[in-house]
Amino acid sequence: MLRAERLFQLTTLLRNRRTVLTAKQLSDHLGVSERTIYRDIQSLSLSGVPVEGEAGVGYRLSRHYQLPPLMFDRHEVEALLLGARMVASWGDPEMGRHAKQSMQKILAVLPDNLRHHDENLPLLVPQINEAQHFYTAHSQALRSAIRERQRVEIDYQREDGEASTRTIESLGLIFWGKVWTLVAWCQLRNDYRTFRLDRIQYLRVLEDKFETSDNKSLNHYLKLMENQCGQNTN
Amino acid sequence: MLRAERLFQLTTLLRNRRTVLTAKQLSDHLGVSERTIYRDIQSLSLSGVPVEGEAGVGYRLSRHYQLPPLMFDRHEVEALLLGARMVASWGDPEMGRHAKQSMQKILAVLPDNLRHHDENLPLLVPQINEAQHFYTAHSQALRSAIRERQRVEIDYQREDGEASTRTIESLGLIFWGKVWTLVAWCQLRNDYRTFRLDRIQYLRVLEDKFETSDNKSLNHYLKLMENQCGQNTN
DNA sequence: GTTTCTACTGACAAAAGCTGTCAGTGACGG
DNA sequence: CCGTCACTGACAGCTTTTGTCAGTAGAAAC
Repeated sequence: MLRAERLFQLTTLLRNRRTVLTAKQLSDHLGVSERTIYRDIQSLSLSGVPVEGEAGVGYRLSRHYQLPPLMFDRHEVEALLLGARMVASWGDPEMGRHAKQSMQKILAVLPDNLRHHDENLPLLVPQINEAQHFYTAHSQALRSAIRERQRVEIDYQREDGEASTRTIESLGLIFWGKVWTLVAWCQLRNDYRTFRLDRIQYLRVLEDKFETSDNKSLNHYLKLMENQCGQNTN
Repeated sequence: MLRAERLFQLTTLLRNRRTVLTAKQLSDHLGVSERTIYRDIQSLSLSGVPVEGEAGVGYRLSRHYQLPPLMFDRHEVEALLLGARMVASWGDPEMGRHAKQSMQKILAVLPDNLRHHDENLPLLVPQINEAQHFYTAHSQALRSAIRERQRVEIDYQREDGEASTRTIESLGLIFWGKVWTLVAWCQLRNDYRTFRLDRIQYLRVLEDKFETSDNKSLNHYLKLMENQCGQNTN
């Protein structure tokens, strides 16, 4: 049921965004032509779904539109399970616990024919604890510091052995497959710097708070990186 | 959207009933053949709608369908989002699409204060497509072969350059952070063998099916590995 | 035991629907 | 005026869906 699935995806996409989405964005996202998006929008409207659109602006869906209850097909359940296993193995332990908890909640409401996919999923992510705690060193403290916007003091040792102590403003964490890096504003250099978590020798969260701005934020850093490399980081 | 409308009507009809409805009753009500009703019921079931049915009795919708939306807290939403990003970046493209779709569904039913976490989550997983398609080579075909229990013919090149052609029985895929390996029963060696996906030069799924047994299955392989290493693979 | 009935599945040809491409329209801005 | 953009209509080709019919399995009746 390809088209019906897509219509449902359209409603969730349009409902999830604060800002509008253009037909071009929707067609890119869903892998169909813009003409098909126009048809889909019309179909939804004819079916009573309150899609709002303005020429030259884009579409959105009223936040008050009630979606049907949550359903996942087999593919989606497998993807969610694989994601939870990846987080459990390659995220920090707290993150892993939350991933497992959320999966238990999802499994609990699945119909019987999907419920036992966890036990039988042939997509494994081994937990080799020593290796993985090495790569997620300090992750939990840093996630909290990012959220609370607290400055952090670190002792860092570069690959070549050179050590430094810095006070930084943590903005985000990036997973590169095994290795995590921290994106931060470094007061020592007065610029963005990235630090591999496994090379942070010591870390202390300070009481001191920081502010972000248009020119000092994770999004700003990502725009700079995209301009340099043209790569997609989400 | 005749069929999509009808599927929606089916869920509505089945949900509002205390008693079951037969395929004949449903076909009369919706003006289609019974064969079409059987197909619709199967489609709904495959999409994760919990339709229950008994031979000679009829259909109804599981009480699960009427449960309140799942409730996730902020930590769980973040863990799910990180998992989806990891799958999108380090799983194969199809798996990534399913991860994103399932996340949109979850986000759509969240309260407003949690819905926009996707846009703001400071935990990133870059998509560097060339690298990641390298590591997930043949993943989609292999997932299908595992599920359908179809033998596969591969040309494999080891790290030292030695090449071989084998017919194998694919049992599972393992993610080691960047690298994926295939666990298979190798007919050439009459034993389990693992193969890095990025070293499979060529792969063809055969029509030929295989059986698993207590002594030839992913679970058996994992028990052997645990006895050797004592590590936790889930 | 056999026969009949019912619910369901697979296969097939025909019908219906869907898709992307392309031309055209209207609104807007320069 | 021209160019751009969002959208609509038309069309050929492709994909999906449909109803019919034969077959299967299980249960009930004889």
